[in-house]
Amino acid sequence: MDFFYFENPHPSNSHDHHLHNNMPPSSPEIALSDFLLLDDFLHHHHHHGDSPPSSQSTESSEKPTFSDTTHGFTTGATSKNNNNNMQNANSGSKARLGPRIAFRTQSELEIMDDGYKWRKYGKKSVKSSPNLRNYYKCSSGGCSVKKRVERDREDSSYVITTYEGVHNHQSPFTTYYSPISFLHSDDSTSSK
DNA sequence: CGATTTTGACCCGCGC
DNA sequence: GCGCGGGTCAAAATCG
Repeated sequence: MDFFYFENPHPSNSHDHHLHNNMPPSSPEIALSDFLLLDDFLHHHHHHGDSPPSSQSTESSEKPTFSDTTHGFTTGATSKNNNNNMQNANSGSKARLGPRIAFRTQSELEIMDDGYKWRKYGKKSVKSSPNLRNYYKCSSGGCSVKKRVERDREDSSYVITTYEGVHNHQSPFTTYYSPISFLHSDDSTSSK
């Protein structure tokens, strides 16, 4: 297997069961249980002096040296030829978009908002699992990050979300502020 | 009316 | 080459 497995005890998982109606998630109080990293993007690295995963824990800090030059996704173009164009992986190989990170979360809703806009483009049932697997793609143009959401085949109360690739833009909800902004207090509603 | 979901068809790699 | 399993497309439907 090429994936590392991290276990996050997540000490403060004493969340109540107060079921929140499907209200827009602003800060999902989910108990993140596990964190997997399927990284076949650089799996050809030699295991020379393999060091266990650094303590780099956390979502947005993953900044792999991955250049999205493999844009070849033909943004919406060539919608006519459905022959064998497919998402041509340049160099004719099934090159992966980037690192794959899988999260396992205990949640009833599988539509957890991670701050990005996703467009569902597929739904499949995998073998030997009554659960469906949903395929999402980042809605932003030029950003070809994909996301796969399915329920754990053992515990249907768990949701496994697999991200693939790196966003080439900020999350629309990302409110990054600089100290100077406070001084000016100008409207920060300017998205783009 | 545009963006997104739905859903079956299609495509591709792999094993036989 | 064919069937299977998994991933994606794309037209129609739906949503807001």
